[in-house]
Amino acid sequence: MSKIKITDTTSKKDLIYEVAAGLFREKGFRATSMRELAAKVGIEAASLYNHIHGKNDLLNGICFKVANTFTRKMDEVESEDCTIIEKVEKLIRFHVHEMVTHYQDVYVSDREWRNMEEPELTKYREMRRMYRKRFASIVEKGISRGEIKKIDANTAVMIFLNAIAAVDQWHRIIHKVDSDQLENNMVIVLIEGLKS
Amino acid sequence: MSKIKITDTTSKKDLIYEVAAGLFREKGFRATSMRELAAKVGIEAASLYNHIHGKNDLLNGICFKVANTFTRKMDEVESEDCTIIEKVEKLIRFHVHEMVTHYQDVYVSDREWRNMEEPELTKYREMRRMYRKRFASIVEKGISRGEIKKIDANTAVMIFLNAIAAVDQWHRIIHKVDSDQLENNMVIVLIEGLKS
DNA sequence: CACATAAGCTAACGTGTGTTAGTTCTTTCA
DNA sequence: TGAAAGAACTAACACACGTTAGCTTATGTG
Repeated sequence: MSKIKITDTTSKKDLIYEVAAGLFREKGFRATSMRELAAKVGIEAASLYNHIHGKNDLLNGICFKVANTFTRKMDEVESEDCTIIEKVEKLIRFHVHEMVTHYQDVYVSDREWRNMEEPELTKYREMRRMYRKRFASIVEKGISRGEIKKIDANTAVMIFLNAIAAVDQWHRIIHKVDSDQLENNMVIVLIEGLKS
Repeated sequence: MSKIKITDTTSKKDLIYEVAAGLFREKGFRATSMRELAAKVGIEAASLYNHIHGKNDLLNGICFKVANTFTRKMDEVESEDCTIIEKVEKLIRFHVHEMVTHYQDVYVSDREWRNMEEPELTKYREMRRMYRKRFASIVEKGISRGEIKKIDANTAVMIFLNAIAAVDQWHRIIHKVDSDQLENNMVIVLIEGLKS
C-alpha cells in the first residue's frame, strides 16, 4: 500500500496536517512552502498531493476543526443549568484547556484564518462572529441578573478571548507553571480581578 | 522637486508607511505585494524605491516605532512615585490609548514581527522580552506588597498584553462604545474582575 | 533660462512558489 | 503469481514577487 509503514492510529494525511499546523504556527501560512512542509514530513513536495488537495485545504481543515470544537462546547455550556459566572468559568477553562492540548491548531485558526479564500473565509468569519455573540449574550444575562458588573459585554468577551490567545509565550509559561495552575490563574485574574 | 505637491506635514515616505501599515494589518506582511502597496499610494511599484529601501524596511520601521514607544512609557511609569495598582492601571490605559490612536502600527508590530529578518528580529525580540520582564517585575512587587493577589506574574502580564491586542474587533467596538468608556471597561475587568 | 535633482515611468531579471504530468516502485489481495 | 492501486519520485510549467536598470518628466534655485 505504501512505502513506509503507517501507524494504525495515525494516517499520513494526519501527519501532514500536524506538521503543517506546526509550520503555520511557527512561520505563518504564507511563509510556509509546500517544499518545506514536504521535507519535514520526509517526502517530496509533489507527493503531498497524493494525500491532500492543496495548501488551502490544510488551512481550511485546521481552522474549521477548531471552530467546530468551540461551537460544540458553546452548545453544551448554553444548555447547562448553572450560574452565569460558572458558565463563563467553564468557557475560560475550556479555552485554556484547548490551548494547552492543541495549541498549534488553535493558534493557527486564530492568527492565520485571514489567508483562507472564499467561500470558506466568509463561513469561518460567520462562525467566529456567532461564537462571540453567544458569549456576549451569556455575559449580558449575567449583568441583568446582577452576577456580573455593569460593563460592555462585547468588550468583556474580547478581553477574554484574546487574553487566552497568547500562544507564543504559552509553552514558556507552561513549563514553569503547570497547566492546572495556569488555568486557575487565568480564571482568578479574569473573574476576580488582579486586586487583592 | 516632485511631480505632486506634498503636504507640508506629511511626506510621501510617511504616506507609504501609513498605507503599508494598513495593508499589513489587513492582509498580513507576506500577503501584501509591493505592487499592491504602490497602487494604493498611486504610483508604480518601482517608484516606491525612490522613497524606501525595500519591503523589509517598512516592517522594521513600523515594529521599532511601536517598540520604542512602549519602552519609553515603561521608563516613565517605572520612575513614577505611586502605588503598584496605579502603575499597572497607567500601563493598561496607555496600551488602550495607543491601540485606539495607532492601531494599525500596534497591530502590525504585534502580529507580523515574525517576518522580520536578522539582525532586527533578534533585537526586536529582546525589546519585547525586556518589556514583559519589566511589567512582570511591577506585578511581583505588587504581590509582595500585598496590593495584588498571589498569582503567577508572567501569566498576569501575558493576559494583560493580549487582552488589549484584539484589534480586528477593535474598530467595531470603538464605534459602539466611546474610547474613554472602552479604557474604563478594560481597567475594570482586568483590575477589579468580572464578578460584581 | 538652464541646470541639478527628486520622483515618476517601463521593462526586465532572477527567484521561489503551488501545482500538474508522467513515471516508477511497493504492497495488497484475488 | 499477477493485476490493481496507493504512494513515492523527477521534471517542469506558469505565475507572482521583490528589486534593479535605465530613461523621462517636472520643479525649484542660481
